[in-house]
Amino acid sequence: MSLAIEQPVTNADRTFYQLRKDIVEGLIPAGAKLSETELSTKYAVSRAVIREAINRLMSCHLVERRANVGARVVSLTPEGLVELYQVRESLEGMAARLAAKNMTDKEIEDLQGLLANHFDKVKTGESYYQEAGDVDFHYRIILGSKNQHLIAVLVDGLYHLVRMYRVQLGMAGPRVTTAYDEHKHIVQAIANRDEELAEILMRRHILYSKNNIENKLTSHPNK
Amino acid sequence: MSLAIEQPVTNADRTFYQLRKDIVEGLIPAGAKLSETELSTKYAVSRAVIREAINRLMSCHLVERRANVGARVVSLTPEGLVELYQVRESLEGMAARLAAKNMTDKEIEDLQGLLANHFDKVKTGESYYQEAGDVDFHYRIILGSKNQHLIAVLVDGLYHLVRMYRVQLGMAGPRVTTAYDEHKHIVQAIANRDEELAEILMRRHILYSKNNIENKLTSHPNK
DNA sequence: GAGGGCTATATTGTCGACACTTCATGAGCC
DNA sequence: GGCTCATGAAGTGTCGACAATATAGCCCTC
Repeated sequence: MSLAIEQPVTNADRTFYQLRKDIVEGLIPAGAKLSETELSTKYAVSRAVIREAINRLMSCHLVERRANVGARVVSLTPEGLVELYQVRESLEGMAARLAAKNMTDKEIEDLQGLLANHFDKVKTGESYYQEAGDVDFHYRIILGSKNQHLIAVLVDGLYHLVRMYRVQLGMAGPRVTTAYDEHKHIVQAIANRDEELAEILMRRHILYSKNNIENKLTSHPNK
Repeated sequence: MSLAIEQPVTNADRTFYQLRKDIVEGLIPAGAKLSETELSTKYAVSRAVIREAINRLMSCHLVERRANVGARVVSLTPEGLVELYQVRESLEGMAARLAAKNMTDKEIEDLQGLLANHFDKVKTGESYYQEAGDVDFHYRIILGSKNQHLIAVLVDGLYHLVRMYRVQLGMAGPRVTTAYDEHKHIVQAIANRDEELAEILMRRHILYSKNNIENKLTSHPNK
């Protein structure tokens, strides 16, 4: 899934990645309480390790903690998803702008290759696209911004939350072909080094996604 | 300084706030190593508390850590400051847009009062403005967005870094009166519920600040 | 029967000690 | 003389135990 291989070196790392995976994929349900003692037996590590992992999960906004009470997995709400997409619209718009300025010609070429690859898969009907391909596409543009703060906030901070929403609300659906066209135009703008247009198109792309998801949520209020 | 009173409840809280203050204000210099044992004696708490504090400082991007080696205070670079302002431009622009949509009439009124108050102080020559007043102004608009993710990223994450740069590079200087005018126009746009304009003006405002700071840094390469 | 206060228990916060990794110092060898 | 490898110390990672705090249940009062 992730291109930048996060290599766990310490036990706390491993536990953190495992816990994050379990939360994002819903194995530990949204809103569930995270008991330190319970988790320490389950994952066979000391409570100190669990505490460090939970602290890191708090940085990702995946869990919330109240002092002397404990930590809970965040609960997913339609409003929270909307807010998340508003932040994405803003940050990824800037990422696209900076990518148009800072990506190397080689990187842009690779990005175009990725897109062509996606196109083949979309045509042959494999719409696994949304989950892996879309993430990959956005991921590369974020890295292409070459802005360390931007990268940190999005990749370490918000993207796992986005994935959590996608997995748990089952957003692997449509918008594949239309999203493909939008991606294509964004890459074109970046290749033309048109910063302004790249930002506008990316913002619009995410705004469309948001609206699409909002419609699905309001028409199927199954939560 | 901060309006939302962060009330420390646990020892780790206190230590975290203290350490953050010492780092932001340069008492612990940029790039310095944070020895856990040393800090635990200095602040008279156990290493576990220090470790938790350091973990939280990592979330704010105020310190960096390498496994089995240790944590260091981040070092300030002109490039880092530029990147920070790019993120601010993007996020606070969105904050202004959302504030124009979501702030209550009462909150907007208060904001206008704050501005008038600032105007008096600027006129009488107290240009303590930049440090406290400017932070306060931006802070209210961020809160006015009513977007929890946005608020968390900016207030908990980036603002202390911005303050660190300002304090340590000595940015209490000019741009007072012009910044005041820009603030005034932003508030006007928010009061008119003009989301588009509020965002544009805020982005431009931060862009100007960035350019101003860049000029100062390049003309006085005193680092 | 309802409300308030107290006790008991479970969970978190904090601590000091031990295990492991890293880096520097210096001995030995080519 | 320079390089490699062992050795040691300093510092981080991890652990189990103790202290402090919140919650639940019970008793008492009204």
